[in-house]
Amino acid sequence: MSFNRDAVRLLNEIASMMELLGENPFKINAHARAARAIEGMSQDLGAATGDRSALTDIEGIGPKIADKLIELAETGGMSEHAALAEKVPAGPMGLLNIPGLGPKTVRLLWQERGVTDLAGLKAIIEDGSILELPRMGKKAVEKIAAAIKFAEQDTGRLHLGVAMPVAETVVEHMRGVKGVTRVTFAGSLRRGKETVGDIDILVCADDPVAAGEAFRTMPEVVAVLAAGDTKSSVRYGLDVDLGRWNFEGRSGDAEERPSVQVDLRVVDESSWGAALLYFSGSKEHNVRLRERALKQDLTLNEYGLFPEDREAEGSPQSRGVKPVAAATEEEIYAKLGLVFVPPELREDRGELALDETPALIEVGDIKAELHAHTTESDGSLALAELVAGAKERGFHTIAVTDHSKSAAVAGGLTVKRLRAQRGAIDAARQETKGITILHGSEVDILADGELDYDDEILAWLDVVVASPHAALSQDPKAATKRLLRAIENPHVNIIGHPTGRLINKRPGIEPAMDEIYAAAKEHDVALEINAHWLRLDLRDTHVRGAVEAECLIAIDCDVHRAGDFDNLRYGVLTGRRGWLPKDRCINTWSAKKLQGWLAKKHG
DNA sequence: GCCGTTTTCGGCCCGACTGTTTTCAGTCG
Repeated sequence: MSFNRDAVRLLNEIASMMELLGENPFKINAHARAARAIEGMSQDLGAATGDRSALTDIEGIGPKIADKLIELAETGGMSEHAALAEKVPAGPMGLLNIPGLGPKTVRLLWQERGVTDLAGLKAIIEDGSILELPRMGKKAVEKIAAAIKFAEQDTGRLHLGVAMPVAETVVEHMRGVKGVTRVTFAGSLRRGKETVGDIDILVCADDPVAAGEAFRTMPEVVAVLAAGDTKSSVRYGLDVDLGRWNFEGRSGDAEERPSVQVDLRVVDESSWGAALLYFSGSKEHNVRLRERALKQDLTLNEYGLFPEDREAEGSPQSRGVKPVAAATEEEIYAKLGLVFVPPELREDRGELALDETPALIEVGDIKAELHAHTTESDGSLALAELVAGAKERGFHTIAVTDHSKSAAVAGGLTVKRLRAQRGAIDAARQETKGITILHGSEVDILADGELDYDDEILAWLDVVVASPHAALSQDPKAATKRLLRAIENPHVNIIGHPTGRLINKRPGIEPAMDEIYAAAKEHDVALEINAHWLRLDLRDTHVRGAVEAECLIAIDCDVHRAGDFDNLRYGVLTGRRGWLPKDRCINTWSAKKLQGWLAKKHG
């Protein structure tokens, strides 16, 4: 998939460089849109560059960009990118990442004052010469200075599992505010994206001004960025617990505390659906909806779906025009002649072509946890505690899968200890009724694809989760061979966190996923969505590819601590983003069906 | 640069907020 990644990067950079050069915005957008189209694809586009029409068949890719992709495949680069890079230094491009600095401002700084990097920008703020530029007043400069400070903290996009509890806390807070009748979170969080840039909160309130005030004075607010009548933005201080990956080393200093932007919009009850639709995004999905509306002589905004009147001045809601639909998302989709699209699918990846709303997996469908650790390896739960936790959640099956012997730092079990563990599990089976306890292992897939126990042991276990842990920077060919060999082992049931990536921390291996999907289907192996919010591996686009390739999927919490069971929803969201139906996920099967499936590989 | 059950040329989504402005440009989502 490295071709896709390179193509996305180059096209996005072309778009940014054109922006700084002040070129046609539509041309810029076309490149950015093509990049997004490729980003959402589950298959490797490099293989399609031999067939130009296959490229231009992709929506958003026309003849010119197709040629650039072919050039990339043949030469490893794009000449247009190189030509632009001659004109635009890397420095100003980096400045675009600072919130509040857009292309116009960066261009001004660069062309008028020769500012090409953060240091140069700080220097002209320091000596006050930035104030000589047009539209640069004291306040504007203060905002830029604050934005630089934030950029230097580099909190980046926030993990889903960090943002969700914050959003729920804010929603709870707003629910308690007098006059507030409805509250929810929207944005990429509602769509279940693996990381979010900010948190969007939507409320209905009898007194919008008071609601805004209550929002901006929450105790966790460290800065107020905007305070309008219907819209407020704040930075909200975070207490991040990264659990067993707590290598951030952040101190508790309140000033330097990591924070996230939270936006509040106050809307009228009558336009709730339009606002929810609008603020849930994605931006690309919304653009598609508006284009579709225009074709039907309608216009869509956050207040509703209105009859279009090209002659009239001003927005329809300000003229008192009655909307065709506004109160619910469902009626807006219906009036546009579309089926309801679940939020997780709203990414402009073909969801508007659906002719019925797909039945996607839900948290309540999950009946088994098939990947869990105890104090025998690196878990913090004793066997009895793990079993109790699974039972509490209404699961019919819990699999104990401690690490295998090569995972030394994680307390991996020698064969001797693994055999001894069976005794403890048998005892637990005697003591606990109402749940099936499986004895399995999370077996290391070694760098060459060999498994960490021999076949006799693997066959003796009830379930085998095979996962890559070390050698995660090996090249894609070796990584592909490695996973294929594990999939072909006759006793492997699940490939755990197949790429080993940690979101925003390390990329993991990049095997040829199409080959992995095909082999997994052939050998009746499920590919795991590891539900921990730092992993979410398979990622959403991989799930989509695996579902299309008719693979089985497992959603597991990879339980190490009691709270890890609660990560299940993030795994399910990721599955939904991959268009995963319930019956393709082995964790939703009945105990009987699941046991029958496992027994095929474990005599 | 892409796209087309009105179009192969002429369009390309819409509104809030801010700051610097005397009516609007820039940014964001």
